[in-house]
Amino acid sequence: MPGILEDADRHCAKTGVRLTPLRRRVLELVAQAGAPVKAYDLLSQIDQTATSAKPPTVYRALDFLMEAGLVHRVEALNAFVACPQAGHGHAAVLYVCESCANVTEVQGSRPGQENKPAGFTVKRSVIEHYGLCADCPHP
Amino acid sequence: MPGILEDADRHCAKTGVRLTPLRRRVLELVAQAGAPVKAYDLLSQIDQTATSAKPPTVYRALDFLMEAGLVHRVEALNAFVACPQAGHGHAAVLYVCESCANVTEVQGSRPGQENKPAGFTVKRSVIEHYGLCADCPHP
DNA sequence: GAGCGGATGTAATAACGTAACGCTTTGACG
DNA sequence: CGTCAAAGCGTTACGTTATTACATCCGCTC
Repeated sequence: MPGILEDADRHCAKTGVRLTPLRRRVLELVAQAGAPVKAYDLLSQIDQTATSAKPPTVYRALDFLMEAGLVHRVEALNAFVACPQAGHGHAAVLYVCESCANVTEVQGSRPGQENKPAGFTVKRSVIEHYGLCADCPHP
Repeated sequence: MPGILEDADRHCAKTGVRLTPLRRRVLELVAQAGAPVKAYDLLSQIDQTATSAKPPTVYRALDFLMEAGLVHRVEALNAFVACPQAGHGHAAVLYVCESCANVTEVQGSRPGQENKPAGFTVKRSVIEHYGLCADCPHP
């Protein structure tokens, strides 16, 4: 995952939001992981450098990064992944391998409007597929 | 929501699993709610009848009901809804109104296979759309 | 009745997330 | 430069969500 931080720097400069050192550090940790990371895991990793980070520290950073479109929350895992393309539209579709934990993100093609109930206005979608990726043994 | 419990009885008889009084009671509470319910809300409702239910009681019942295809978990809400059609395929797509909390379930048309990464085998999908239903005021 | 497996009770604790408050930093403006 | 407001962050405390581990009970078969 090369250049995620640089992309983020550029993206934030363009949109006028502040990628502070703390936020950048959290993004770095999420990107390094290359798999879904738990908030409290980030917390303990930050702890090693700073004196003592508390939950709000990391949750605030994650909120910012989600807002900025730099990370996604994996709802069914209570975890977070770095978004490979900073600030695309918010229509991410995630493919999560249950064996190796790798996550592939594809951009949703106007997802889920097929059988939509009449009059429903979609503001946000959670689309996560769980299974086995090509590199993991299929039973 | 008529007949959910009867449907569940029939479905369990057919598939040979045991819908015990406790499990039936939990299903009843979820169905009555007609909206996503939290596990601990169920817990306190059970408490009023039984002496004292503990978290594992309700989580075990919910696990069973999900396994049986009688309830769905709403991942982004940490909540549960009754499934209107007992034990269809597990391809539910949920439309959740953020104003009135009403949930509409539609059966997924082989969801999410469009841009699927090569070689990925989907075992389970989480598809939840959040927004406003037809009956709620659109801003 | 002995033994077995599934279901449930119970206690304790882990994991996840937020509210509220106050201090510090930042950046705009006169 | 001084001041002010807003944003960022530290900290305490707490609330919510979920699981582990072990004990007990119940229905069944032998």
